[in-house]
Amino acid sequence: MIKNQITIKKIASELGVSISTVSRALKNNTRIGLKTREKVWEVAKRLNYIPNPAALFLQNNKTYTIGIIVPFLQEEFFSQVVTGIEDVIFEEGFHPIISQSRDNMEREKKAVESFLKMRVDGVLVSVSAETNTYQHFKELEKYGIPVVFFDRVPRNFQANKVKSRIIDGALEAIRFLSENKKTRIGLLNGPSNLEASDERLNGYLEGIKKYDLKTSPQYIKTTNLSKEDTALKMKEFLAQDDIPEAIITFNDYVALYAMRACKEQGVIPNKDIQFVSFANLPITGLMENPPLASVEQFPVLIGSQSAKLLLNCINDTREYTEYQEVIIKTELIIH
Amino acid sequence: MIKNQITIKKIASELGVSISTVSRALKNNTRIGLKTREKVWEVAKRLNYIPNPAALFLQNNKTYTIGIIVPFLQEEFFSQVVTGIEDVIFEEGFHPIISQSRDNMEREKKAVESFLKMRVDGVLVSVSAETNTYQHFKELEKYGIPVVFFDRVPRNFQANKVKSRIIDGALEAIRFLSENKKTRIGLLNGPSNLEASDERLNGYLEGIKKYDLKTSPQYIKTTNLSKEDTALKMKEFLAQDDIPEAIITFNDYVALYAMRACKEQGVIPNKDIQFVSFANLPITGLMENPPLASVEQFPVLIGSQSAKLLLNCINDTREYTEYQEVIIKTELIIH
DNA sequence: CTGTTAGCGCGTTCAG
DNA sequence: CTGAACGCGCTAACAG
Repeated sequence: MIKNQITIKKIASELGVSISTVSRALKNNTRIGLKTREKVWEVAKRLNYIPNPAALFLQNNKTYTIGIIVPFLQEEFFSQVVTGIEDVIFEEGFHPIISQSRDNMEREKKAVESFLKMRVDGVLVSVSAETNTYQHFKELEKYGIPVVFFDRVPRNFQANKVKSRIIDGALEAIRFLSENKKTRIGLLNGPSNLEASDERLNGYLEGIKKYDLKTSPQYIKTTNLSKEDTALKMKEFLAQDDIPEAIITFNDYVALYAMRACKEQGVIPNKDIQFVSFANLPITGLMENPPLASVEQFPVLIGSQSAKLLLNCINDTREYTEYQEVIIKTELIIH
Repeated sequence: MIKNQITIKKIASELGVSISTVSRALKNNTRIGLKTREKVWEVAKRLNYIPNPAALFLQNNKTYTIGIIVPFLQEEFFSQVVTGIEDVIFEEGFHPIISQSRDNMEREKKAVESFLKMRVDGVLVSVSAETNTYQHFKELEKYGIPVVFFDRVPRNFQANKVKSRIIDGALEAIRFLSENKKTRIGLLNGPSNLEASDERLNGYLEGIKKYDLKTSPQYIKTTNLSKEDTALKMKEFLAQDDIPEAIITFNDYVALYAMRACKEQGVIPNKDIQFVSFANLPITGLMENPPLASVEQFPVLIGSQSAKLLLNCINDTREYTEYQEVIIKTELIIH
């Protein structure tokens, strides 16, 4: 376990040349004679020279690290987004540092703090279901660290955002259910601090109008996305006098939790009540009885687009830039 | 977006003291007068001073980053291991850098290379299903970077390893099936480069003997863990003259893929053929018809133990240390 | 074509 | 009790 730091200094002394000659030779600076360059390279290869990134960081003020915050890595949606991010930033020589907020704002703040200490070059974040203040992200910008929100983007907060064309998805979902002769369609939505919830609601309401259906406050509920709360809200649906024939859920997990709650009450999902959800996660493909349809959100694409936007911000040398908003297509997939 | 680097130099000039006074004051060095210390802290707070990690890296040769390689983040098993790792290293001020090999050795090598460039302080890895040479990991050790393998640990390769007590799990699985009056039990195992496959096989064979059952080469097959290969091998099982009544699979995913292949052939899983698997992933809890039982491997614990072992290696100043092996309990969970 | 020097931010001698 | 000076590894401006 001997840390044998190979530095350009060692290479220089090995060859009896100066440090800067080595430095330049390794950058293939044409000012250095070809023979010298070749000799330097030869020694560097032989000694397995790897430049010390810390020295570079110190000069450029760039760490080539990107902080990523997701609620749960365990949710396929987020791990797929991370895959998309990884693909893009790896190519550019950046490294991802991942933190899970576990839908807890305090953890999210701690992650931000640690990114600050780490001096990451940028941050990608899908906010926790709890997050209702955004001061911690403002803090990052104060230090010149750009932030891009994806999927779970905050409401009423100016920022770079990458999100799905949820409204279209919701419209498609309603069209599908309406063609299935369902008229009483409910919405089991996410928490109201998320723009994503707003848009599901707007799409839902637009769809109701467009396909000439009726709705009522009893048809619309929100969950904090936890298993427990989702089951609770589903049971509220079932306890009502006016039970929807179909329910559109915030995402596949909410659908699965709700469907399980149905079974517990002797209600058969997708027969007594039809479910359509968002996300179209691969695991649902391994299920016997997944939601009838789900709005594909192309998470890998969300990840890669977010990463590209962030890298643009990082490389942008202008002092002030407009916040960007990127919208990713959606597509209703019928199972 | 003005990068306003606050350094101890700025604090020093603000207060009209020297740089080293600030440096010492911030470390609460008692050699500095209490009043001075307080003033320094006050200014540091006000200016939101955060020490530049690069400067520290440069001196200590420590980046406080840990490289993690997993096959797929999307598999709940691995994302849970990552959670366990995160919990431990975060407390110690380390940051995780995650790479996915996607069961491809080339990608794994690239990840190692990038960790080398990054000068991570240690590496945690679950090898790809393809990996059959370990030179790239040796490389890390050459640079004094300790490596800990978890779950998918290599065979015939001396290293730090954290793995499950698979044999016990396999024995329990056989006991369970044997109590279910199954006598013809098959094994759909993982690739032979993994110790984990060996152990499943050994446990299986031990169980067969212990519970006085019979087996045959026709009862044992291996998959490279992909959906396609798994389906193929399952269909081979079904095409045989001697079809097992029950099958123990390498993990839950293999079970789910195999069960789907069964359905395609009109064979009803868990009725015509019973399935027992390893991992006991949470998603199976959302399934209608999961494997009948699964060996819980406590992935979060695997993660935290691996991280602890790695941190020990990192903090160990001795030049030569023995490789450690940690075994994590298992428990058959009946669904 | 190559060497010398300063400096990135910080901790740590060594002086005072 | 405090300051000046050096060095970590490297690049870049400045000399020759």
